[in-house]
Amino acid sequence: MRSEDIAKLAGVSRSTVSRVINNYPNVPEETRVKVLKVIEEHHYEPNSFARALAGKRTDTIGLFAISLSGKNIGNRIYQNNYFAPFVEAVVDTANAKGFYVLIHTVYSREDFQKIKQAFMQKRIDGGILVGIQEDIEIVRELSDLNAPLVIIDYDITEILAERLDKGHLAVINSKDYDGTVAAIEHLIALGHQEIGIVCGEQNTYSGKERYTAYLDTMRKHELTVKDSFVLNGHFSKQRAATEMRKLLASKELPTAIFASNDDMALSIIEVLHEHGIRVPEQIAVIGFDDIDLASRTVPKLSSVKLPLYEMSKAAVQKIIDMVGTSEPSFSTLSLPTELVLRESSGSKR
Amino acid sequence: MRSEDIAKLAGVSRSTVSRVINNYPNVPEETRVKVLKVIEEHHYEPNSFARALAGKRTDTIGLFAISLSGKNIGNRIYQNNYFAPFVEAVVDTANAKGFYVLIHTVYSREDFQKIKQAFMQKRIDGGILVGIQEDIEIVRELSDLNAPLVIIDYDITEILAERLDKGHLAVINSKDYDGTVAAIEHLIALGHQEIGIVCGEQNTYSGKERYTAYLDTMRKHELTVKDSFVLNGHFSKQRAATEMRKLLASKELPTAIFASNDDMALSIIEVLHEHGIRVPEQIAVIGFDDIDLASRTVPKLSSVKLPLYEMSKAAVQKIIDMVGTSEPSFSTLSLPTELVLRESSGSKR
DNA sequence: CTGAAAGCGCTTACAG
DNA sequence: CTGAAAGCGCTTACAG
Repeated sequence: MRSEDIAKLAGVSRSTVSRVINNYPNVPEETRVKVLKVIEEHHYEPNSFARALAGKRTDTIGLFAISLSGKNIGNRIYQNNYFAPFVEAVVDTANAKGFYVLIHTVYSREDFQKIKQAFMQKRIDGGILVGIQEDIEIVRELSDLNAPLVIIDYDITEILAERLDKGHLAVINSKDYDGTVAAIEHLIALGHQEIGIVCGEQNTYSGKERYTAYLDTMRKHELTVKDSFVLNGHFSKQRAATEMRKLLASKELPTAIFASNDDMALSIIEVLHEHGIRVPEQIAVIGFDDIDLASRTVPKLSSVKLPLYEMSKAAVQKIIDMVGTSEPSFSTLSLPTELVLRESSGSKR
Repeated sequence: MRSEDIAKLAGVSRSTVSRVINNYPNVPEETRVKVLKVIEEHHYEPNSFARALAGKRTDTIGLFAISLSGKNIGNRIYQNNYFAPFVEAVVDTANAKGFYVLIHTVYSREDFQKIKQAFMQKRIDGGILVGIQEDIEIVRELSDLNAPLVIIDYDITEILAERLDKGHLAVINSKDYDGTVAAIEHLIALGHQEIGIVCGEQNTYSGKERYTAYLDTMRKHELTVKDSFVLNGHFSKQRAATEMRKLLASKELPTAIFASNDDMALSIIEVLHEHGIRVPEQIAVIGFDDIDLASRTVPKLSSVKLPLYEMSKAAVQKIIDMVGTSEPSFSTLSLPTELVLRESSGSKR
């Protein structure tokens, strides 16, 4: 069934059918009703490719989940407690607004070609990038495509420095700095002085921010940061566990540890338990992200809540806004985090 | 950049460019190389919509995650430990084979229109349905579209009875019956006689199979099934917890419980612990699905492993096979499960 | 208000 | 082996 068939049945031309479908104002109510009736009766759906080819939107948003460090086989992306809720929220929001979501995973630098392809083949109206590491080359390439692009978790200063702010670009972050400060200051308020950190990927905006905030806060309160208390966990459970075991082998231990994500926090708590060290009595722990699991572990994990849902929602909205206008624009949004206290951080000592 | 531009630069016609792109045999090596060179140089990507419109495939697979019972707001689908790995595996497999994945979530019966639309608008070459409840009407509607369709977890006898087996349809299941039998018989071998079950959604193939297998196995071993030991958990943590609390309020308790999924198993273990009942010493528990979390809880959960990855892989492969041929076909695949013993099931009593 | 026609960027019989 | 042309199913200036 094509628009031509509908036209014949309704006794009008294809032009008019098209006008009705696209809600053109200059169609008399009577004609509109007549045409709509035929469309309904025959369950007609305009061919999306023909529409797109004729210049209409595709009503599809690309969602690109990037996981360059995850080389392991099998459940790679979604085993990560960060991506899954993201994907869900984006799909939900986009669906609710009448958009489809085209998903593609990026495991290697070559895979970025797939993103470019999706744009160049005009498959999508715009794209959302999540999980990207600092790599201004790629951002430049993608933004040069001049299609609506939203990047989650990226350093804006870098984009400004490179003058990439004149395409259809938006960056959406969370206030990880503030969240980390809140976590560290809470530990300090509880009386902790020897506070360690398990860092995330340092070529990641959130990884850097969380580390910097830790450093700044310690300095502000005139607490010394022991080198041995700074563990490189790379946002990975395994690496965090390994580092923690190394630390345990040495003499000195901190009295509190801030982990740059919950996966690592949970992982080091496990290691601590293996060694008979009680959390929070002997070592207090605070994580970051506030994943689902955080409230169901023993002890329940204190964590800084990432506004994942709000971020995804904002990302979709941004794409849609940008699709709607041809004006180039660069915008930025930074959503607040929140310290959620449970058991692992303990109380006043 | 269009094929016409490439043609000019290469000194050939659009026809030839197209032949090169589509790997037609009747192009001399020399011409092929010449054209490919120009394509490379200019990073030319054929417009996917024009190709599709001219009759080519879209190279896109639809993935529809159905969650009719999940009325709760927020993280609905991916909070469920069943969908997330599925989505990942499908995206991974499809991507690896050069296909994009178009995702859409279905929360209501009306949302099924979106699936039909995706097909009718020719957005996808074929679709995969996961999470569907028994609803032959919808299966009929979808299979009437006559596009490649793979359904995960569905009762084949129903499809055969309705003669829906002549379209481009495939059903992929796991051997839940066998898996459940193995779990129950293991408990029996450990000496349990009073075995309860927490059922899943009964309008779901896997929900029914797991329940039936439990019943059959108990009967086979001449063990009585107490009505009060059959809890309706509907695959939901909350409902399972509520039912478990009710059971605890009564006098009699089983010595072992089989839960139709891990979420419910974990949930009832929590409730048991709240009431000071030790698992597995006082009540042994076995779950189903073998989710990621199963190996990280206290006690570690024994569970029947669902071959999620293999199932998704098979689903994608089926779609691709069906896209490749115009012959109608109906096929079925049932992949084996595996009983994974950890701590919660206990040992010989 | 509305239709005929051109155009979107491909593919593929058809003819040579 | 290869090009000119028709066709895929829409949209949208253009003309009336």
